Amino acid sequence: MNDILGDWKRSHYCGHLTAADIGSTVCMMGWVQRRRDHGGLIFIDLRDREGIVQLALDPDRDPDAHSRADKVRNEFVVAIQGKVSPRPEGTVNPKMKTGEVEVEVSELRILNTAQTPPFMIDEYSEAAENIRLKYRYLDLRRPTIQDNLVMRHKVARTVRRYLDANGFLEIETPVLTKSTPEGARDYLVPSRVNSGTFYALPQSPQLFKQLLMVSGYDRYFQIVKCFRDEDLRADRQPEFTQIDCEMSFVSRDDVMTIMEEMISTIFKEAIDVDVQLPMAHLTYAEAMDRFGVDNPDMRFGLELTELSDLVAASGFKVFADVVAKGGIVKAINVKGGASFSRKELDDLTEFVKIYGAKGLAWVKMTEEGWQSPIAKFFSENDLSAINERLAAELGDLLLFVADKPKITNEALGRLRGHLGQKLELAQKDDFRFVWITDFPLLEWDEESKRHVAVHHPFTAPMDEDISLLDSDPGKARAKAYDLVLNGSEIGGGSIRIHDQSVQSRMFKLMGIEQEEAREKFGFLLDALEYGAPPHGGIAFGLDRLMMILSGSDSIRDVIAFPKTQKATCLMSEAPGTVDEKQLRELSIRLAKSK
RNA sequence: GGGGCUGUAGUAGAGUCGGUUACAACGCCGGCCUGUCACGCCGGAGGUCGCGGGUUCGAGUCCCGUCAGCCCCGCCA
Repeated sequence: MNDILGDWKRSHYCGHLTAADIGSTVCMMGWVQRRRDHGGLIFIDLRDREGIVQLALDPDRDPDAHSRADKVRNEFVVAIQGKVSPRPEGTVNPKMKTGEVEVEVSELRILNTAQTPPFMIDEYSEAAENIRLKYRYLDLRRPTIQDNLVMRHKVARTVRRYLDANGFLEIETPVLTKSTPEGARDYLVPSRVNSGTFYALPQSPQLFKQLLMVSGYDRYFQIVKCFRDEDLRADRQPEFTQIDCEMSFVSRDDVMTIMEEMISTIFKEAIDVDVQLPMAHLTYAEAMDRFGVDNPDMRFGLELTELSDLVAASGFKVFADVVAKGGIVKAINVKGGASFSRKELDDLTEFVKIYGAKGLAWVKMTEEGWQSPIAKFFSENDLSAINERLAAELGDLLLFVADKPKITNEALGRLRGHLGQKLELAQKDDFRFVWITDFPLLEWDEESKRHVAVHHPFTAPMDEDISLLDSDPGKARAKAYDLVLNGSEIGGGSIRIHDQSVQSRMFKLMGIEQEEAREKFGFLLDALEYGAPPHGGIAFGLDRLMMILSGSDSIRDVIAFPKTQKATCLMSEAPGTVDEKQLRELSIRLAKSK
């Protein structure tokens, strides 16, 4: 039988006791981190959310409390009363925040017992993630995850304060909403009242926040769950949180300026880092040219250099043919990389193949010049021209990819990121922001043989490119912007289309028939005809932002109850089956499984 | 849909060329210990080697399949 809490009231958190509390009588509650039984004296480390403090139980002083402490085990929930004392000379523990003091316990109540947990609740034990996820409520007791969630709270608080101070209103939008074409696969919720129909969970509150602008709310924000039924990654969960914002009567620069200040405030308040403003800008075209990707990690160089013109007429047929067929040849110069082993080079080759490259050509800069399987195909003139453009020096490693532009850029761009990690060119506490702007508006999709929106279908074209919508839509650029931090896209947004006729043209360009557009987006098209102001906004991925702020490698470490890669919850065992009765009410019959 | 890594007491690991009763650590249980703090010392319990099949006189070990977790490609406006 457990002891009752009675009328005891907590006076202090464990982690808050300091030398200033010496002499005072305190009441504390928490979990037993550890018990050290010295035969006579018993020490208990008592833990709560704020930290750990040592309890001392002396059999001579308080025999009753001491005998109760004898029964205590790890993770028992106890309440104590006692006096804060300085630790005897020589027993101060400088490793603990509360290490100068201890509590001489006069009374101890065991509020609840606990089974031996499957893993130790401390920063040392390394349980496998499936065990941690199954017992997530225990894993969440560990300090590293607690720190992450506390920081997440502080970031959310900073966001609310900042946006409130800047005139944004927090307004909720529906979670049960309507499936729309384009974008990710929807999570669907069957409607009982309207048999045979389905709600969709929002991939983002995009349409609703635009409607709020039409309604004149001027500045909106929400910290909101979004749902996308796609496969997971280390930085991707099926339900994730966005900091979602929208503003009326603004330009791209207005949005970027106010948002980079918000990010800077977050970094200052969460981790005390000063972010230099204004942040760097790159056009999409420049990012692709120099880094091969639209989310470049700006913490290191290793930029891509195009060599197509130099190798087009060279004796190396592989390169020349690629250029002749409209492809490109690019290279990166890995300073000091000539020491790479054959195995390492083979691994790099395997790496670029993941992204569709057929191979990776390499050159080691040695005393004798080019050491490379492809050296023999190039004339002295070719070699020196390439060397000069790549600024190749003794000891460097040159890596080449030749393919269609898309593949060359992605393969080398990803290789660049990979090498940055491998060579430790990027530090976790170095934060390099860059806005990527001037994205293409549309992209040709081979599969469906039509244009699809690069950002989303409501993104406005750049004013000077509007005429391109008729002549060469693939060339039109969008008033879109992404914020990239250390190679991770942490936010993206755009100025939206507020003109119904432009919106209709966009749908048409994307092969969405008028009838379909009316059915799917009719309410938006209608709203645009009732005095829609120019507006635009942005959404930040809070989870990804938290990963970077906390230095976590996995998105699961910044989410209290995350899902596995197969989108299941090992703790609740969701998703699960439901009763036949529930299915009947929803007019749903399951297809026979194979 | 595809590629890769991992799976052995509660936990995280070792386990050789296929060979006796599957090791030691942490944790757990018991005992001792009045200044420890990831306490210490002594003793003890604890195993469906993920699961199924196959090869073999014999499988944790080799082969096939399968399940789960993780990383990646595709996918993610």
